[in-house]
Amino acid sequence: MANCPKIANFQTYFSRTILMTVRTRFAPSPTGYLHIGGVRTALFNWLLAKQSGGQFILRIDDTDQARNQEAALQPILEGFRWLGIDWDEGPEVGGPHEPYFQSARLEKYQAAAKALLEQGLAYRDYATTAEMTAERAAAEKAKQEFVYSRTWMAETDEQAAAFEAEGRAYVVRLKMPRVGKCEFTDKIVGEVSIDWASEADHAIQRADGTCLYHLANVVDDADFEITHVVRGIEHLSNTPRQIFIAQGLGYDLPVYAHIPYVAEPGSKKKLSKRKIAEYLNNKDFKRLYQSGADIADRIGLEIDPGTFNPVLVDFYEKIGFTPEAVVNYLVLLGWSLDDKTEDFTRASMLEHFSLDRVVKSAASFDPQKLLAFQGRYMNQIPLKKKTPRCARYLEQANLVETPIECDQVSTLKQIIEAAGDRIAMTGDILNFDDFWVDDDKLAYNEKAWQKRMVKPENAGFLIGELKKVLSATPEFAAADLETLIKGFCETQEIKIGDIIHALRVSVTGKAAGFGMFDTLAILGREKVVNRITIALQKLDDEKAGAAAV
RNA sequence: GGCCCCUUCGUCUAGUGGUUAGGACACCGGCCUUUCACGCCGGUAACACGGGUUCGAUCCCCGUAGGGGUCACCA
Repeated sequence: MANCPKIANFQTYFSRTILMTVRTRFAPSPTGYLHIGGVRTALFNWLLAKQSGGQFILRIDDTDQARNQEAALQPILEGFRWLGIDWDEGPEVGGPHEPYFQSARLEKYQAAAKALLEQGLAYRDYATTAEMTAERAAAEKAKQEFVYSRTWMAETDEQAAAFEAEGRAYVVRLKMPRVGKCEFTDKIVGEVSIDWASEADHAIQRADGTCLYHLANVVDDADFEITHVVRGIEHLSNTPRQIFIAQGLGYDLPVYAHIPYVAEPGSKKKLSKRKIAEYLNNKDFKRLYQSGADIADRIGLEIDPGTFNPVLVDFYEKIGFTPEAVVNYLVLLGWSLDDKTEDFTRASMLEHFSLDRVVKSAASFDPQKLLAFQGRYMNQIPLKKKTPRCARYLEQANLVETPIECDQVSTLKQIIEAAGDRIAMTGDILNFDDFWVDDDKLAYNEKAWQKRMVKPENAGFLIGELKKVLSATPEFAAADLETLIKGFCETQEIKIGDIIHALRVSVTGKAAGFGMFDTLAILGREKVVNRITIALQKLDDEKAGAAAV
C-alpha cells in the first residue's frame, strides 16, 4: 500500500467525503419553547457535525399533536437563529430528505411497521387498555418487572380474525427478545449492556394506524442518514428497542452518545421549565429572573409565566443577553477542553469540541456563572453595536422617541461609554433612565435622599453654593467639572465626598451610578442647574413641613 | 419497586498509582476610589463512606450510602 499512493489517496478521499460525513440532528417537538438543556444538546450536535464539514438537521417530532404547529414552531426556530445554530436541512430550508415533519411522514412509518410485522419482529396486539393496565398493576403489586403475557397477541390472520370477532382493535407491538442482552457502545456512557427481557413489547403503531415515536425516530434517522445520535441520557433506556427496530429493518446503526441532562440550580434533578416557582427560592436564580423581570416591566413586556423563564432561551433574548455568551456558557456545561480554557469563540469551539470530553454526570445550571460570561462578552462588544441595541430598550420604555433621534443617540453613546461594564446586558441601559426623564419627574431614592440631603446639616447650603458655581462656569466638560468641583471643595474646606453624594441624589435621584463628572457633563448645564433647583425646593418644603409638625 | 446511570471545593470542572489536588464562577479580606461597578492582590474551600489490590490509592476492584434517570396507544 505504501508504494501505491493512488489507492492511499483514494482511501483518504473516500473516508473523508463519504464514510466520515457526520450528520447529526436535533428533533424538538413543537411546544413553543426552547429549553436551555435542549439547546445544549442541539449545540453539541451542531458542533459535532460542523467541525468536520458535516450537516446538522432539524427534524420536527410532531407525531402526537398536529394542532397549531406553525405558531408553536416559530419560537424554536427563532431561538436557534438567535444563537447562531443554523440547520442544513429542516423546516424553512428544506433539503434532500423532505419532509422534515414527522406528521408528514406517516406512510414511511407504516411501511416500516408492516415490514417488522412480516418478519415476525412485531405483532398485532388486541389487548384493551384496561387489560394492559391490569397486567402492569399486577406486576407492580408483585414487585416484579412487568412482562406482557402476550395473551392477546395475534401472529396469524386467523388469530387476528378471532380477536376482531370480539370487537377488539389492535396496536402493533414489538416482539422483543426475552433472552440475552443488548450490548452497544455509547461514546459517552461507554459499554452498555441491558437484558432484552427488561424491554417491554413497546407499541409502535396506534389503533388508529398512526405511529409512535420510537419507530418514527429510527426510520427517520436512517432515512436522513444520521451518523451520530447525540441526545439526552433519558433516552439511553430507549436505545435497545430502537436498535431492535433498526436491525429488524436492516439499517446501519448510528453512533450513540447520550449526554447527561442539565440539572436544577443547586440540585441534581433534571431542569424543568415547569418548576420555576420552586427555582425562585434559589437566590441566584431569583436574581437572574428578577433582573429580567425588571427590564420586562420597564419595556412594558407582558410577563407570561409560561414563557418568561430563565429555563427558556427566549428569556435571554428578551432582556438583552449576548447569544455568544449563552453559547459559551452552555458548551462548558458538561464539556471542557482542559484545565483552564473557558472563553471559546465559535471557531475555537468547532476546532476543539469532542464527545470524548463530555462529562458523564449531570451539571447544574448556574445563573451566576452565566451572568459572569454575559458580563465578559458584553465588555467586548464595540460601542457601535451596543448603541442600537440599547436604543431599542429606551424606545420600548418610551424614554426616547421611536425611532430614537439623532442627538439622543449621541447622548446614549456617552451614557454607554461612561457606564462601561455596569451594563451587563443590553436591557441594563434602563438603569440609567434618569438621563431621559423630565427634570420635574425625577424619582428620588428615598434612603439616599434622607442620608445625603436631609441628614447632613449643610448639604442644602453646599449644593446651593455649588449651583452658583456651576451656573457661572463657561465649560461643562467632565474634566473641567472635576477641576471646578475640586476647587470648590478647597474653597469650602470640605472633602469631595461631602458634596458629591448630595449632588448625585440631587441630579439623578439615585444612590449610585457611574462617575459624577461624566454624569454632569452628559446631563448638561441646563438640566443640572434645573434639577438642583428642584431638589433644593423639595428639601426646603420638607424641612418646612417637618418644622410645622 | 425493577432496570440503568452518576459521585473531586457551594457551583462548573482539570487531573494523576507517588501533585503543596490546578483553573473558573461565587464567597471572604485588602488595595484603588466621589458612590456603584470594574480592575489588581490575597484568602477560605473538594477527592461521599467502608473494605480490598498495592511499597503507596482521589485514581484500579468490590460493597455501602447518597443523588438521578427510566419504566405510555408521550416525545
